[in-house]
Amino acid sequence: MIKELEIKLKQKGIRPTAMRLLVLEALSGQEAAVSLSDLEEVFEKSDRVTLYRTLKTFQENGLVHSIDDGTGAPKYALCEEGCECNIEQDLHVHFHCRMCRETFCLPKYKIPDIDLPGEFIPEEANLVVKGVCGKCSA
Amino acid sequence: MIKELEIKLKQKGIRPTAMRLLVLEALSGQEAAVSLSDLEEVFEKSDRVTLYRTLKTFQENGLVHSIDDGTGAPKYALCEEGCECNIEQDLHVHFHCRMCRETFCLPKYKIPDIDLPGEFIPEEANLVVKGVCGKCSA
DNA sequence: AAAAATCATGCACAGGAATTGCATTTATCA
DNA sequence: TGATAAATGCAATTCCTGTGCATGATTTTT
Repeated sequence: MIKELEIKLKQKGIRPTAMRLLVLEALSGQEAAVSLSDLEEVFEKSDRVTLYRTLKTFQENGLVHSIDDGTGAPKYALCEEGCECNIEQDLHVHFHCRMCRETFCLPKYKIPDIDLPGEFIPEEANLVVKGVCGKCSA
Repeated sequence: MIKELEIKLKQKGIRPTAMRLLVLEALSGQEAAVSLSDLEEVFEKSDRVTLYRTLKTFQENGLVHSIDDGTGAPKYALCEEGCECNIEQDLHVHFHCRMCRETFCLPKYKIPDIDLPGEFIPEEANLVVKGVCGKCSA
């Protein structure tokens, strides 16, 4: 259980400290993307900055990707198998629910290619659809 | 000149005060979207909060739309003729240059329709492409 | 196994930005 | 003109990212 998470970290070249295992475990149990503040509530005992740096480390090593859903605070979600979130073509769509304020990854929905005018050289893209999710519209 | 701006405000149901005329004039002369801080530099004498509320008023009355380009601060741009930025179908793409940090509206480029799973009810969408603009790549 | 070096963590604090409350001024309307 | 409503400016709050530095833990080297 914990062992699996430890392996996951090592595979990405991240030293498996207690803190990191806990954060990874918390992220694994989440369906929606979480913000730093969300995490802070889960780990009341820990320092905000440590969580901040933990997420940063995860991100730099391709374990999570961050989503800017327009709420002001970036959110983080575990990368799935084959989530090449650094490569332009593989960026997926995110959905932000205005009711529960949660943000979901839709890894199966890729951002369509936009054929921009020549003077614009694209490198990455971010598409957030906002609306109401299934739980909130029921 | 100023008269035109005044009419524009009145058409949208916004009382044409001096401040608002100045802000509208400043926005009209901009090719790229501007942030609150950008505006603040132009109007050094004025208060940040007033500018903030002016933009908010403009936005509520459909005179400008805001873009979240991921820089942390929302940017604002004048709506063009027929810019139905409240209506899902008409949302256009924005381009953010990582060199000059400017954000451009691409009104001719609409966000493609994403056929989401049924449980997600879309209401709006935001697509920001990041890269390098023509001026910076030359 | 001990010393040295590197890395992780926690605390304090700086800085930027959105946002609100309230008092004052300005404009509208009866 | 007097009453009412709206706009503005100032002060202050809150929230968040990010940095500096000291301490503790872990890895590496000798």
